[in-house]
Amino acid sequence: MALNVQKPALDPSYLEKLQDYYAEHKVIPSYSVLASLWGISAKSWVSECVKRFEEAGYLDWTPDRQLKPGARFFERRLADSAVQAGLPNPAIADGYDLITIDDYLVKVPSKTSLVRVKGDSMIDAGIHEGDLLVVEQQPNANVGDVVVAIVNNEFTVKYLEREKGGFVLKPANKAYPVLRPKGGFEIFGVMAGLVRRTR
Amino acid sequence: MALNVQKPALDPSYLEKLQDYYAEHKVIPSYSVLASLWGISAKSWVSECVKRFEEAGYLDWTPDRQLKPGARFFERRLADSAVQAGLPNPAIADGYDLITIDDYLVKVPSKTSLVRVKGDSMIDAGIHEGDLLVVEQQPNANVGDVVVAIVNNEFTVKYLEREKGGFVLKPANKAYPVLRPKGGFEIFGVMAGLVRRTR
DNA sequence: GACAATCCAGAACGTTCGTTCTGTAATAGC
DNA sequence: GCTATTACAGAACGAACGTTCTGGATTGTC
Repeated sequence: MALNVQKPALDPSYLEKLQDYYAEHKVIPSYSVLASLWGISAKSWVSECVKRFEEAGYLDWTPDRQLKPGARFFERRLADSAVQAGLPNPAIADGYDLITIDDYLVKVPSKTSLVRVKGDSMIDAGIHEGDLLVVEQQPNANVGDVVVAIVNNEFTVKYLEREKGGFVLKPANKAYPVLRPKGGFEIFGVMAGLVRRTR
Repeated sequence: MALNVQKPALDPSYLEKLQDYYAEHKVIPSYSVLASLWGISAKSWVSECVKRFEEAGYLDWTPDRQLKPGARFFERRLADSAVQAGLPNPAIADGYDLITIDDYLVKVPSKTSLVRVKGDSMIDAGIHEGDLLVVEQQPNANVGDVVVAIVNNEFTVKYLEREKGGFVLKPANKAYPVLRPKGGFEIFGVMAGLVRRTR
């Protein structure tokens, strides 16, 4: 009898099928559904497989003992620019990181909005027309922040800068003027990130 | 007896609490856990609330009758630049859209990698150092695509361009030369999007 | 002040859950 | 050829599940 039993790895397709199911339904199914998903007809074996995935970090439990995705469940390969040999097959590298892009960008879901960028007034800040700006809603900001302000009942994305004791909105494009709205302006939120889709 | 009974809306904090729970555990809890989450002590009332959320599109069921997030569960306010009056309180606007940022960017999870951008050779394309490039892995690409190529066992992000019957890698920054690696190069994948975090 | 609707508590009930135990076919090692 | 190990199948079991029903407290309407 060995003391430290190393459980063998499982059919990797099991994990992929689970991830596909999760991608579709956003939920971990019950053991009986897992059984049919994996082509198994014994819940006892499902239980065993779940234990192995749990040990591998792909599954986990809530405090109420409900099965949930583990830390590695959402991992996407994060490839670094400086990768060594063996790179053509990146599956070897274990440079895993990151969970969901959502989690990466959104800290407080209830205060986070997405704003579609119009125009190229912030092009020098790498903010292009059509980009989705991740905005944390808050009524104030620091000088130098990229803010989403409300001017003439429209959203506008600019740098917040100080000028003669007041605040102005400065574009990142020499072709545009600095905005000094009479009557001031309201800050909708601060840029927390951006998302661009190119396909 | 009315024919079309319009169920009254629920305490919105119920939905927020559920979303918070889901953000932490990535799973919809059972009715008894929901009860304690909402400060309710009757599963019957939880059942009623779930039905209302279901009718409102915030919850749904899997084919196996398991509770799962509905279409509107993940919605984030997508604010358009050209918004009309009443904007200071964007909760009024029903300009809902979009589900997860992940879903927005990632079409084929198993073929999608994230590459951290190094250097500023693509700055004129709005691709900055530190950005996360969403890459769909594939061995070929079209001219004009932003590709992630493997040169000297390192990732490099460039435009794919044609030149004298061959392919070259062109930066988006006049300070950098066009790359014509002897022995050619390998394409790791094509840019599908990018993610930048600024906080 | 009567009535209906809403919000919630509590209990009953049949179903489904995940665990555990026993058993078996296939493969591998010596 | 014997023995271990692995990969499943099948059944049994108590606990937990979600549904449904009854009922009470509160609020608003006329």
